[in-house]
Amino acid sequence: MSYFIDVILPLPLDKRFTYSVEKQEAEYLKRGMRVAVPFGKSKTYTGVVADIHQNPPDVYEAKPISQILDDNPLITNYQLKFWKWIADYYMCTEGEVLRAALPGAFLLESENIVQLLKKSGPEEYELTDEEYMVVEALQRQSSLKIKEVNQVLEKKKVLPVLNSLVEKNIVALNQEIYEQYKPKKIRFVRLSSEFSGEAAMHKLLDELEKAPKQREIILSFFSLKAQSTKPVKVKTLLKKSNSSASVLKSLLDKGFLEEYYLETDRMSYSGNTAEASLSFSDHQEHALTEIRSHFQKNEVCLLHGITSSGKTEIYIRLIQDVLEKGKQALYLLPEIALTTQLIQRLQNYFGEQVLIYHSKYSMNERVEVYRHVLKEDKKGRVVIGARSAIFLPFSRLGLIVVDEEHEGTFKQFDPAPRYHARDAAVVLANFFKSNIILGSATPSLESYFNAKHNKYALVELNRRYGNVLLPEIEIVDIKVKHKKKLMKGHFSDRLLEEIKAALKEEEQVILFQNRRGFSPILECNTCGHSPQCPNCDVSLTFHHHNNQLRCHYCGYHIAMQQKCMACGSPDITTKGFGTEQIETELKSLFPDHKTGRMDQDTTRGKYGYEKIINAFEQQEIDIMVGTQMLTKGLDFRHVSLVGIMNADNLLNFPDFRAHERSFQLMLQVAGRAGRTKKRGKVLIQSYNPYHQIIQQVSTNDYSGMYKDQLEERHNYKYPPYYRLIRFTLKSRDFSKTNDASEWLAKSLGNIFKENILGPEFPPVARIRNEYYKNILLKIPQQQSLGKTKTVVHKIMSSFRAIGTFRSVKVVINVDPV
DNA sequence: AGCACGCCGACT
DNA sequence: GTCGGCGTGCTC
Repeated sequence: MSYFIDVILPLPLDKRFTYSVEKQEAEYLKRGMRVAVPFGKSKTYTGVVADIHQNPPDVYEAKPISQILDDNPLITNYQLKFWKWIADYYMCTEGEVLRAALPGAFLLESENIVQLLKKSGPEEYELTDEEYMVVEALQRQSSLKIKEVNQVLEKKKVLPVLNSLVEKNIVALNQEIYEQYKPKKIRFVRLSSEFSGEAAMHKLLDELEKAPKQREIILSFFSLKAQSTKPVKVKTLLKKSNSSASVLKSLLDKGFLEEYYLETDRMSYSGNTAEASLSFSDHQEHALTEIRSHFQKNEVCLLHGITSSGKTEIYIRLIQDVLEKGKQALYLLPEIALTTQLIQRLQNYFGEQVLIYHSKYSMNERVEVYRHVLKEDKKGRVVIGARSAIFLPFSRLGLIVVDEEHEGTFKQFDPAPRYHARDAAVVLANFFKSNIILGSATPSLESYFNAKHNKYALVELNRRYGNVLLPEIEIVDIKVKHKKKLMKGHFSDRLLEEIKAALKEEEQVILFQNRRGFSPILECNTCGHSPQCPNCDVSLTFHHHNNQLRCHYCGYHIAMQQKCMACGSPDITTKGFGTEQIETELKSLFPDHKTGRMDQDTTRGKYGYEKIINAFEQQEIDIMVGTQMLTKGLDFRHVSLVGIMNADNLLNFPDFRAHERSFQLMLQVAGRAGRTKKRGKVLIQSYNPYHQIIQQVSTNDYSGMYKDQLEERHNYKYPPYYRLIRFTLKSRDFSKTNDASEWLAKSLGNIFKENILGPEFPPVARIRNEYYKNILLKIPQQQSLGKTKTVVHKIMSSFRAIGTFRSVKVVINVDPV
């Protein structure tokens, strides 16, 4: 009887692949273990065992696997089930999910290496010049990588040469597999066993009489030993004894001390756990009771709590609940890098049980978190993570918290799987029968709709903690201000007055400027020309700090022009405004105060955010200018004024969610003002002060916004009434993109009729020299999702069968945001 | 995706 | 005459 396994490979191929295994291997293997398998002519991939069976494939001969890589399953059955769900729902392959779900270090890489079979020189064979060169190189170096052969032969195509050498039985091609994860090791020292007794110890010290430095180290070692039973780190020992590594080395050489290594965690929390009790208001207590009772009934809970209403404390209590039951908790955040404050708070409560997981962490760090969660260690009972944390190998998940539930960044855009972590988390919670709470001050229409239609339970928290008043919101009509010449640059007289007042009270100011589409571009006053990116259909934006013109899409940049590139006129100006320009204006308006800027340019690097946030917290910065980043869960005590520089560019975004987003964004920014006793102030500058959304923001009218927007969504057939699938076609050939999208839209239209929109060019129709076109499929509520996707798959396979369309890439995005 | 195979243009 | 362009098809 022969044995087979079905393997998921980390490739965008819509199949599992069947390999043959030996009986013993079949008995040893379990679902979720990794195997290294040969794939194609010359590569080895890491795959995951999805099934073990005895059904030989009938149209091909299964290859044997190369290697088993795990002793125990690395992927749980829950995960395999979850991957399948993601792949089906978001219309991608299991392989793509696998890629996203496992830290890269688990996917070993193989590279073909060339080795000589016998120890013989090139002169012993009849060889071509190229073969001779390879064999000669192998004499010097026992093995060569393909890339190195490329260098030896100074050309790209080396496989024919190598194949002929393999045929002549001179060399062999082998794969070398690298385990990329390296545990971090720490160096410790201990006393050699011969010196363990009291007498031996004195003898040792006597022997070192003439080596005071070395003696010092030994004495320090004893004193460290006396303080605690923990092993002694080399680093601490050297610090304590104030000696150098060379002195220690002589002790090691003499055999008095021995060194040894222990593996350690890259992330260890060393702060102390403040078991401080949470102070809770009646409203919070009430909300908590409500949530718990919904949880009893296994309902998804939406917590609608205005800013500073104390949602975090509620989450902490809920996490405590599940920890007491010995279960795991997952806390999802839209962007982890921005939330050091929250992480600190959770660590203060749960200490080293808290682990953090997101893509900015190094591969090795992520491997460690993954392993802790898999082993159900105490560390990692509480995981704070960005969207990819839903893929961790939980086994006893008791609670998922999705904080800032409305954030679009929960949706992965590129590459596939294009999943929404909030929605996927609801499914995941359902697998585990675990509780899940979605929280936001400004819930997404979808979630609120679900709550209003009894799909989710709704808990409202509309009192700020300590009854701090909501900030006072004032709208400034900058059209009028312009007419009356009351604008200084982008600042109205009202905004300037308020900034002055706040600074006088030694309070801080936040100015919000949405960057998207409003970075300064160069424009010629004579002919109106503005420099364009050669690769994308966008204007280049001006960056002051390095005097460059840059493309936001492809990174193309040129030096700032002194004359118009079209007509040669030197009369050119910058139009539009970004954070950089606001900051420049601020500096001249308030030369005596420190200004800071927070955007993608200033927050590069792992600790970029933290540096700026800390500086602001320590009041080293008086006025902070920033983009969306400022809105994310930051709690600054001394901010009394928030200015929104221009509300209109948010509202005019060409997207059906633009209004909802603007509302959320403005309220979130407004929430940064006055988080302590004093009432904060928010100034919104707009050309369109009577815009419905701006009015609703000023009165904090979520339900008004919800009602209006819902009506629009209903009228124009958008979510939550309709589901969407967006097809994006792209290729380097303009007419091919057009033809292909016409064909696809027509085929889809044959089935889905008026529920197909497009094809249409997106706002930026060319990026990196690829032309883009979109088609939108709207799915009414009563239409079956499964059937719809089957039809889509069918149409896509006919599409791909058309030769001329093969160079057109199609990206399918389910529930685009 | 990656890679080989295969068929056409520009160079030693 | 070869190298290398990318269209096509396949991978257990």
